[in-house]
Amino acid sequence: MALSNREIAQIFEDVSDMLQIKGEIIHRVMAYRNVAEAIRDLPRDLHAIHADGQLNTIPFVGKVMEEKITELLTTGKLEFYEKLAAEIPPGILDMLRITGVGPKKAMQFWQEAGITSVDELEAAAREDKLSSLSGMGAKTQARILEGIESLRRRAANTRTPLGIALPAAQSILDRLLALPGVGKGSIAGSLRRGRPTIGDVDLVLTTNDPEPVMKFFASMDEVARVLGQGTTKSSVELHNGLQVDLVVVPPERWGTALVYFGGSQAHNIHIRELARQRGYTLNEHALTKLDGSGEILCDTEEKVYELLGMQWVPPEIREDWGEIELAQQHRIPTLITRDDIQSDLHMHTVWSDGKFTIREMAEAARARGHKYIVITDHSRGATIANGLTVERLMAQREEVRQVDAEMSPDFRVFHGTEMEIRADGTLDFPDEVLAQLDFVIASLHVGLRQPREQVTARLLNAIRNPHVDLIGHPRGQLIPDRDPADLDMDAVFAAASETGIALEINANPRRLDLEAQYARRAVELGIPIAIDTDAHRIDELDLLSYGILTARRGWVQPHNVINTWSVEQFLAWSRQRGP
DNA sequence: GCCGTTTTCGGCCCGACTGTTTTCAGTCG
Repeated sequence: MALSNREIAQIFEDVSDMLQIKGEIIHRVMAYRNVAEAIRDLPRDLHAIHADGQLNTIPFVGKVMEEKITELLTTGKLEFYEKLAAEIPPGILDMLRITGVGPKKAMQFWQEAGITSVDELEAAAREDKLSSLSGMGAKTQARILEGIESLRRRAANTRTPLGIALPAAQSILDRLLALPGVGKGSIAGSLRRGRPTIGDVDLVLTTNDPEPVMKFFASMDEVARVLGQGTTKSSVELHNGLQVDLVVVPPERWGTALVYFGGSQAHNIHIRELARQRGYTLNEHALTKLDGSGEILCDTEEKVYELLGMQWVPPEIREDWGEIELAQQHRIPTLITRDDIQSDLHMHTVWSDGKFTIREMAEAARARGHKYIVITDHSRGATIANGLTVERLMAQREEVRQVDAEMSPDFRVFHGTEMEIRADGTLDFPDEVLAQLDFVIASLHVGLRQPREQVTARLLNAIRNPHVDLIGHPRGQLIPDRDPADLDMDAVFAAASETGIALEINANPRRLDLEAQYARRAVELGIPIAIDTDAHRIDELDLLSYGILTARRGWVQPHNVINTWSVEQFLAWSRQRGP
């Protein structure tokens, strides 16, 4: 079976790690890591690119990398990788995933203590064998144990991030929908509900002739193995490890099937109780009368809910978090949609670590239907991201004003910043600088592992600065690699509520921060929400849909969201926020 | 190892934080 892009990317990633452990110069290490990243981001299959003779158009792919990719594509193997793998025990690479353990420590554990796996490392730490190694002490040993525990939590969680699963699922669904005889189709399950991570992909289709559909499904290129294949349900595992379940029903049973496989389990259990109270049993096939007088078929979800005496419930809020009671009263709130959005208030340009100019980002945002944007490059403290000094910030303002003048009045470009909340709690720009900006985001990027009191105090300090309009990705999580900061969210919400500052739903699927449950809490407290992409490239402006999904899961309505406001409303709000 | 270009080789985001080592190495972002 041909290797997938993801598998090939992983091989380059592993080569990079192994070279680094061996002490190879960092730039050669980075060359392999860059290629791995580039391959992961590819919108096309490597085999197709190779067939077109276009491998060398991929970023960071030169002569050597082209040869190695070709070797993998044609033979399924890479000799260079095999040689390294024979030299370095695989458990050494696993150790790199422990926070606080890098290539040097991993090598040291191996060479000086004979440790070749995370398990052995954990045992050694528990037996106090690490603290005596040169350059280490009790604190390092304790830190490593903590890191291992965190790693285990993450490893136990084998769920797939939304941002990976959704495009993969959509691609499969599109191909299934193109088959003859197929009517409707939808992503179902936790993916349809927009959960930040998902266990597996559920797809539901209608057709009266399932057999060719199931055959096609099981023989798709990305299928690694078929876990089961029947006439109504099939299940496969893809090369990237993702499990995909397909359910096929006749068109007249579409509504019940979609509700059933849409979940959540808690929601389904609750509405099945309601069905019982009304004299039915509810399953994926139909509502069946308990008195044995037959089935009622539902070809739409609306019909299912109607028969249960309820309003249709948007899938994103089917969690049994109170939506069923509201639906019975026909009082489900009108959730925000993509069409409500007027603007994107958080994006980066070549001035810091973005890839496109102010003008290019502005035009791309306009092409996506936005009416205004704010340019919010990093501040000076984010040195790694080429953060702006005060001088560069002032110079940037000239360019923003220029582009704004050229594009207004139908489209407006405003000048802002994504300012570092420094590790010591101070802000990266003084108030007199902030006062000159149209919009100020403050974000935590460093010191995310500080104790709760300390990291919370830093965030509160930013919230209480009247020049700050928005807290960017408040909790600082990275899905699935990094847990959120240990923030006292009650204190954060209280301060936000008091000051009128806005909190962000960062739409990047790696962040989705605030997550739904926090967004809902913010909305309940009357705290304004901003849904932003934090785009560093033009195509990332399209990540907005993930933010919308997350907001809907958080019961966010259009009026809660700054980005739905007109330019005039937005400006009025941000001006009255200043001191 | 790639890239850009001074077309042949130097530069490649580099400062903060931590812990331990008293002057810095390792890790992280």
